[in-house]
Amino acid sequence: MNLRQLSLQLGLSQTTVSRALNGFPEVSEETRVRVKAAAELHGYRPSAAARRLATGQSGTLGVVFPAERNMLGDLLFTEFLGGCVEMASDLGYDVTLAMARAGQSEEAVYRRAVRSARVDAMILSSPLIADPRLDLLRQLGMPFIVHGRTRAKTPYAHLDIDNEGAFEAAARLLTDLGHQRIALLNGETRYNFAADRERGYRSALAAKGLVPPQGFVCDDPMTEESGFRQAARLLAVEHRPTAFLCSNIAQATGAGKACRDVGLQIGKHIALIAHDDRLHEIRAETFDPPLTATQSSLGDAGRRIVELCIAMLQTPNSPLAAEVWPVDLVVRASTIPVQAL
Amino acid sequence: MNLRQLSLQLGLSQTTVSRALNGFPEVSEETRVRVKAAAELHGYRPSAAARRLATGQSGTLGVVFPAERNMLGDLLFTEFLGGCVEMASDLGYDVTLAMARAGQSEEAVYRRAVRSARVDAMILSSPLIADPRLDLLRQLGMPFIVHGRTRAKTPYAHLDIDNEGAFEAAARLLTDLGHQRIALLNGETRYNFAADRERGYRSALAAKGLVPPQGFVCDDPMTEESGFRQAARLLAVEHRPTAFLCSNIAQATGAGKACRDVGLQIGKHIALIAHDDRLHEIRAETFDPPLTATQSSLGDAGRRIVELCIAMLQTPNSPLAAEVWPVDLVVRASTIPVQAL
DNA sequence: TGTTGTTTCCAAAGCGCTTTGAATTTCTTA
DNA sequence: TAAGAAATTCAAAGCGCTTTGGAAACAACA
Repeated sequence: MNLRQLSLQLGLSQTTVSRALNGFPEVSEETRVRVKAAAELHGYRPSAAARRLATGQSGTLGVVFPAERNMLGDLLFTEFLGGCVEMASDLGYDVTLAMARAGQSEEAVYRRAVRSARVDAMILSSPLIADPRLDLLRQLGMPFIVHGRTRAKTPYAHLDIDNEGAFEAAARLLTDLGHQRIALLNGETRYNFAADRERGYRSALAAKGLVPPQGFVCDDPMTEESGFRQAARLLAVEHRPTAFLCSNIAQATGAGKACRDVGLQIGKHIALIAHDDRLHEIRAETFDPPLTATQSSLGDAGRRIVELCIAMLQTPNSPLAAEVWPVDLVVRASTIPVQAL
Repeated sequence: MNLRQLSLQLGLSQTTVSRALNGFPEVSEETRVRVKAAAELHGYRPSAAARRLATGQSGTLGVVFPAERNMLGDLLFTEFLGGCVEMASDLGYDVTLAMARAGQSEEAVYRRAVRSARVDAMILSSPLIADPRLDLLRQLGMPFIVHGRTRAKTPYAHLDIDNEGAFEAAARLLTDLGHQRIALLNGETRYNFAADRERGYRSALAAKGLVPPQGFVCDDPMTEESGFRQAARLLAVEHRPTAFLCSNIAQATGAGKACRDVGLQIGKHIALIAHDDRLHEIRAETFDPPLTATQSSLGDAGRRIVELCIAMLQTPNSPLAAEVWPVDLVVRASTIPVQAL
């Protein structure tokens, strides 16, 4: 059943039927009701292909698989992607995935996605401090929204969490508890979020006149292995840290193991705070001991970014979205005053 | 630059240009070369929307996010999905994701995907022994291919690995090493692959006149936690297993911990075999000790299933794909003869 | 009554491609 | 050389929707 058949059936023109269904004002309420009922009755579904051709909009959002794959990265991506897909489907949009093949430049992926004009907009995640993808997409004329921020001066649509504030709050909690030797196990600082976190951490320390000792700030892939390795290294130095600040829960797990290996119990002999992305199955509160954490849901971010993205597509001259979420700091058993150590 | 402009430019009809570009035989080699050169020169890209409307094909494959989410499940899905996306993009297809919202029936997701006619075919994964989705899609007239098999009698396109053969071989390796008390830590047996694996395991045991002792066959979600719990339980019974057969590496990790907790070293005091899906970052060979494993790459499966799916779409009356991959059994240090325990 | 303004509806023109059926040109073959 | 076959090319008709530019119907006003 297509529009023509439906309009014949109703004795109306395609125009009227189309408008009735799409909520245009120039159709009487009476006919709108009649049309909707008939559409429902006959199970009419507009053809996506035809609509796309007519409107020039594909009703599709593009997301690119991150080029570097690792376990936690995959989990984070899946969580975010799940949120995107959920909201997109609620709003009648599709999400298609693109992927950089090993050896192929990521740029090629974006170019191809744009040229075949199969997506209306793209969603970028994990931006670098200076991310070439923004300029590329701008130059190609493809609308986009970034999950995270960059240091670029040109404005761009984005949704981010307040990484700097979060890590400042977390570090301040530790300094307020009397900690002076706080190590930061960070992600790679070419990613903007990691740079922001380091800034927050340093500023909290500076507020107490502290400076991180040599080697207390590490940037590394955010894996359990890295958390273990860096923590083990730091625990072996002469004046070891009394607290760790970890960029995510996998890293915290690794750091926890390193502590246990040298006989230190978290929340008793050493303090630990991690950032918690609220993944489905790895949660700060089910750790032993429950972890004090800065937390923000990646799934929620995915949902919201799609919402913002679609709003941007539908209202062309609206100002670019620029949302930064505050991050909760939830205090649990893994943080203790330095005197109690 | 669209087809009309290009054909005007060339002084040819749209028909000829279209055919030249799409490799139809009824165009001379000379003009084909000329057309292709011009298309290249002007950076002509056919509009996906127009082609979709004209052909009725969307050039898009649908994949559904599994309803139940867990860490390993997400990793497995991502690995498979990555393979799908990679091959699809090589073959000029898109992959769109659909997702069951919490509380919403999975059936609704499939119905919606079909009705809006935005995908040419769907890829199903993790089928149940009796999976209602097959009948649903058949009834809705949506082509599909299954990653895995069901017990359904009606034929359907599928790609699967030989789970039964793999677990039979793995169990036989153990019985050949003299093991008699072999526990199977299986996935949930409502999934067909888990049922197949149990069958293989039982048949290898039966070949030696063995029957699994009470409680030696567990079916459970394939998580590390479950592996730990089940293994701990079994290690506490009077005649404990001398070997574990695990459905995947997460479970094996859990089982390994349980063994260590009671002072048993894998490959020395107890044997262990796991199935290895060749995930990016969790590999059997990097375990301590390296794990004997049945192995088959999920990413390869994703790539191949897309290939089969597209072939099916492009050659309408071809017989349904029915590919079953043999599974390698790679012997490493985690298996030892029972006498050596 | 005629004029103007509102509502409500419609015919028709795309959107950019594929594909049918026919026309034209070129090649064979008697 | 003419007739038939084969190789090329083309005009035009969709695919199913949106949207423009009226037209028709109706109400409100002078």
